[in-house]
Amino acid sequence: MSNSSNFFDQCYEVARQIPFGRVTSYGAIASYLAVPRSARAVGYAMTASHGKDVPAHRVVNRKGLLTGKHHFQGINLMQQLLENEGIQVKDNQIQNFESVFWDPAKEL
DNA sequence: CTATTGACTACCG
DNA sequence: TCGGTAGCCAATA
Repeated sequence: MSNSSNFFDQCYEVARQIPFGRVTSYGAIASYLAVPRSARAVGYAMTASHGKDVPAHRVVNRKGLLTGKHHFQGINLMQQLLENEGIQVKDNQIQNFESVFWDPAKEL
């Protein structure tokens, strides 16, 4: 059953709508869900996104820093996935972050 | 119900 | 400019 009323599924749906080669922040997703204070909860949802079709590697913090890379299988897996989409990452920091940043509240 | 943890964000020195 | 602290929400024990 699709109990999409949960906070988790809400985050998953938004994350899935992130276009290829773009990234967003936890606060942006939370803001789109009308709960800008729940940025941490969004990250918590991403932790449980394993096994789902959620491109969690496209979700970073508001500074463009790969804070959640440790949760992936490899230490550099998240960075590799981003670079695979044409996103340049340097020292866990996304280059041209605002250029690849995708705001669901504006684009969606 | 209270306490602790965490892939966050904003403010302050 | 940079590092540390506080506030916030959701889940777990």
